[in-house]
Amino acid sequence: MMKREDREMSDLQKPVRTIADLAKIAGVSAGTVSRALSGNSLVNAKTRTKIEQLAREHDFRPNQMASKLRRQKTGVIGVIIPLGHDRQQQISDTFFMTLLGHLADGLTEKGYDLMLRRVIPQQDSDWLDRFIRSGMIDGVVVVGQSDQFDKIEEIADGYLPLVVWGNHQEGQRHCVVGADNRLGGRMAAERLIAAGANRLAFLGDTAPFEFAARFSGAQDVAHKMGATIKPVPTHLSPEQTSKEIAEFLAAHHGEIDGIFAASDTIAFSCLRELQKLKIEVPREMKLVGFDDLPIAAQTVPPLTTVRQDIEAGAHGLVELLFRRLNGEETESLVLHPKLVIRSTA
Amino acid sequence: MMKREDREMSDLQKPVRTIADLAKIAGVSAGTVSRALSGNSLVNAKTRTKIEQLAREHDFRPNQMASKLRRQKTGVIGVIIPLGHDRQQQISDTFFMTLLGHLADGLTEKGYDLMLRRVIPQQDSDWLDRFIRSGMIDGVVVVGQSDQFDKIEEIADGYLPLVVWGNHQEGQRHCVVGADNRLGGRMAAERLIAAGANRLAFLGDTAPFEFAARFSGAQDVAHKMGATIKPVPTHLSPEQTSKEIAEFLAAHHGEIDGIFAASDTIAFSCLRELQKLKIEVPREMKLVGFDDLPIAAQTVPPLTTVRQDIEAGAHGLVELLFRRLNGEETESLVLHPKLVIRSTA
DNA sequence: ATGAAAGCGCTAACAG
DNA sequence: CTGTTAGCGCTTTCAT
Repeated sequence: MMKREDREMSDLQKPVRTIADLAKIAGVSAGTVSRALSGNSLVNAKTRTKIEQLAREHDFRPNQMASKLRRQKTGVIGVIIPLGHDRQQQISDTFFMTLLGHLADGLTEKGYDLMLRRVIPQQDSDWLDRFIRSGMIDGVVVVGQSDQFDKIEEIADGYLPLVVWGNHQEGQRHCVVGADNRLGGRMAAERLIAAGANRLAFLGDTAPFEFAARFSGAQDVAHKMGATIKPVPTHLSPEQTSKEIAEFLAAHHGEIDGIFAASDTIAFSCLRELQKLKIEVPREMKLVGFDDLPIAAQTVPPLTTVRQDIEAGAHGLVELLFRRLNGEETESLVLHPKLVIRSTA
Repeated sequence: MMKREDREMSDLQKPVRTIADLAKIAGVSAGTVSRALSGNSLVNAKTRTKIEQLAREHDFRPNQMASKLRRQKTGVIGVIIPLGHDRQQQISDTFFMTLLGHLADGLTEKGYDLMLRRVIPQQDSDWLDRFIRSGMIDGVVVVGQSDQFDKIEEIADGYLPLVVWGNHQEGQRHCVVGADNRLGGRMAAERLIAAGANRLAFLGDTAPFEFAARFSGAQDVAHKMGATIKPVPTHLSPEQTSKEIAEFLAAHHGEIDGIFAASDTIAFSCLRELQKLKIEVPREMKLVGFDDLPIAAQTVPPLTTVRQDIEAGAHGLVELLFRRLNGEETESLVLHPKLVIRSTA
């Protein structure tokens, strides 16, 4: 340990800001310090120890920008969220936070940092290319396709380290991770029908690709089983959605006996409106959601829903992105959704 | 405009990767290109137009890392979330997403990007300093003090561009934005008592400073008004919280007639458990939450709660941070909470 | 195992 | 208004 006087001495000296400063007081060259601090093996153990010790004493950290410039790599992954035309959240807060959390953990584990950007594609058609070519990130995760499928396809052709959370279409070129929404939609409709409903409604905007696929799957089943299904678009904020649902139910609830909500968030609003109207669930109305958010188990009655494994999805995104960073052309990852039967259908 | 053959020529040439490349084909110096592209006023209008045109044609974007290194500024603000000892979310998903969204918008508007990091202070005591001195960010927003008040105080002394979402303590040195939690706690307790309760419980972990202040405010009022209030710590995930609440209610609900939940999220769990136990709200049990999340208006019955203005908070954080980036020593901003009376108390 | 030297691509002071 | 010049701080050959 340093003696008190020594420390005072060194504290009076100008701070060690660069690798060169540290090299000087260590009596070696800048190159050696760089090697020692970056864990390069060809450094004498004693030299390394001394340098590390000195670095700690002087609380030195190498300048990342210089390092990034020189190495032509940033160690940062961009996460970008395209907000739909209503600026509405296609993805619920809880869903997104869970995904973002797992993403952050996975990237951190691999030594990468995470740069977050929200964009409104309608206001900036160059949103994806601009981010990619900002020179600040080594790779990109797009969370949610919104209505930007074509834009993403176009960019994906020329930029490998790009992965997307969203829906998979036959023959698409961008690498996507997400549940099989069509299959999930089928499961929901099958459950509603099995529970005794046959005049169904689909609650949710069908513009986002994920939702469109869910509706389409449900439609297939309905047609096949001789049931009907009517799409009821919802918009904007949760409050707005609630209002729209309330209006729909007030006007048409006698005509339907089963509801497939495009997301659990929508299902929650729906459940409340049903309660307000004293429509009994599941006796008079069956209801199935999508996502299986943590609260789904805790509504009254508990929500029957289609589960997406968000953690597996996040891991998939990270894994695929890193394979792509290494030059590999990866396939998409389609996760199998799972019907979770509780009490609403 | 270029003729077709010329364009084909230039497309065959190697891509324009640097400002020097562009300077060469524009017939000017690199300095001029740099000035033109950065909007520096001392450039001839024609020269600027030509350079901008060329840049567009060749789809050129300056290398950010080089720019950052040279200018010694990154244009990036770090947002860091210390996760509490249970790794639990002190702040609800919805609350956090709303704050993060407004933060992202505010920073983007000012031309800054946002770097996100989640940390577990117990696993990395150097979490804040490491982030600050990473060389990748110009300023920091800490979202939630967790139990790291002292660490933040310590760092704040030597680093100006730091703002924190959290609780304000008399005489603290770090710049914080947040609701007056103590006052909010008082409001909650006053409401419960006014609604006829006098044997109260506080549901929530009192380790985070925000929650501690809420409890403390409620305690003041309870003592003053001759009521009692008993803290009931909750932990971990929503599921765990629900279980703890259920256990507490099952064992002690006869002893209390009013509940102050430390957050709306906790209040929602509580409401469900009360329903399961057929304890009528508000007749047998009064309940007040904190935050006023969008769903608070939509529970059955609608939740009485203490409102925090998250958008105002986010704007405050951004404004204060930018004043600090300009060298100003700003005061903290304490927002006035507002009691929103609905039906649970 | 280490030092010397050459940039990464950009910006800004200086000089015209 | 524009060109020249000198780095920002680090990494990495190349040479020893």
